[in-house]
Amino acid sequence: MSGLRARQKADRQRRIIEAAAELFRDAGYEGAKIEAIAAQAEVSVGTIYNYYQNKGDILGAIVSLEVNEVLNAGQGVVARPPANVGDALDTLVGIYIEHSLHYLSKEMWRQAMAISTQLPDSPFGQAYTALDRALTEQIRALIARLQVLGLARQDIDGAALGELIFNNMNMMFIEFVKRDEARIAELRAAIRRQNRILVTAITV
Amino acid sequence: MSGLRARQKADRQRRIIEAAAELFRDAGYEGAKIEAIAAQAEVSVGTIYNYYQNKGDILGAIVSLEVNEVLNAGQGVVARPPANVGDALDTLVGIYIEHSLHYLSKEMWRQAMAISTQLPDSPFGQAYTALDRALTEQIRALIARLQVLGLARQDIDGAALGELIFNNMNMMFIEFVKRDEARIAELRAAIRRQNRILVTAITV
DNA sequence: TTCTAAAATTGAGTCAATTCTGTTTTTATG
DNA sequence: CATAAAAACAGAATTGACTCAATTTTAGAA
Repeated sequence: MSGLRARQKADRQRRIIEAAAELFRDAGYEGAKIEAIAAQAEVSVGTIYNYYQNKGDILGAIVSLEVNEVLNAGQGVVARPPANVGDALDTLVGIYIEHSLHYLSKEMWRQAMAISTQLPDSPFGQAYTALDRALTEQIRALIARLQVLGLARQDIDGAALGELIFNNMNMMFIEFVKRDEARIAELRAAIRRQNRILVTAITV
Repeated sequence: MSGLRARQKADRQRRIIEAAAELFRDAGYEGAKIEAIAAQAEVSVGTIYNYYQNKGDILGAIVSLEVNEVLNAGQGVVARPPANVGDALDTLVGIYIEHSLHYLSKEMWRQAMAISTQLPDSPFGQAYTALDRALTEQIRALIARLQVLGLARQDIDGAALGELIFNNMNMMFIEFVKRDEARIAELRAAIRRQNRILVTAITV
């Protein structure tokens, strides 16, 4: 089936993303001009806007790739969690945070987050919200798993707890990317300290 | 001392803020063109940029007014908190949330939040971070007060707890302003449910 | 009052994202 | 293998935030 048109389309899309990823990293989000991305991808400006509604959506496509990888990595922890609540949470949080700067610079994260609040109804805005929800759900799944394993109390409101942990972590991550000098180790330590309150409350 | 120059300056600044507030509300942030704000304030475009570094800083000035009012209102709760942890938290959170849409529309909040992550080092970016910290500190102060009153356990990490509560509330508020159809009552109920986990853990 | 330096204002000009319109390429049909 | 409709492309034109050099206004000294 896959006719010429479809192949060319996929190829152009890939070239745009690759060009954008490279330029975003090298020149920063603002510094990466659409004309430059178009030139590097060997398409015209108009074509880029045929594929993406706006500059933010291009970044959005890159962010989605990253977060989906993170979600994937998280699956492993949920399947075989460490044998106590504290370590289990710390391990999952660790995976999220350590992965986060793999492909994306802090500046790219800042832009992505900004766009997702600025334009919540754009394709990327909606995708970003969905990703947040998926992460929340994964934390909730970990808690449910710990309950099944008899490591966490049964009478805990798992949904509310998952939201609480994700929201706190996410907000800490936002503050983290806002300060270029902030270090991953400190971020993790701060979140561990905050989660300790919860761990005490829910450990059997 | 207040000479002619200082008075004119204050007057122009006030006119710019008033014009911007009106146009932001009526036309939305994007819809409010700098030229229009300038015309309405009876100054030139260049003058606006003499007072504010960029469009976001104008919105920032308006947001700061609002948040400072909220902080002020919060003081009362900290001084005389309801007689149990759950109600105390709920009351403080309630004040923050109920006030929030007094002067600012959801769209204005979205823009303000976006700008504060996008440009964390701009005057407004820094001011916004400071406001967040002040709110966190106020929650922490409430917890300390409850501890003094013998309503909350002494062995709780107050700083970490304050951050946890604020971060969760703030994230919930962000999601709230991202969805135009979201209702205040539901937001408060969701936060109450999340906080319940903590309330159980820290009530004496 | 008059003059000068500093401070502030002005608005035309610049730059880059996004839109728009005409052209080219691909596909499907006879 | 023509050919017309549909899809995609190109790049010039538009738009709006922000800059900057020239001009105006104010404060204070002589």
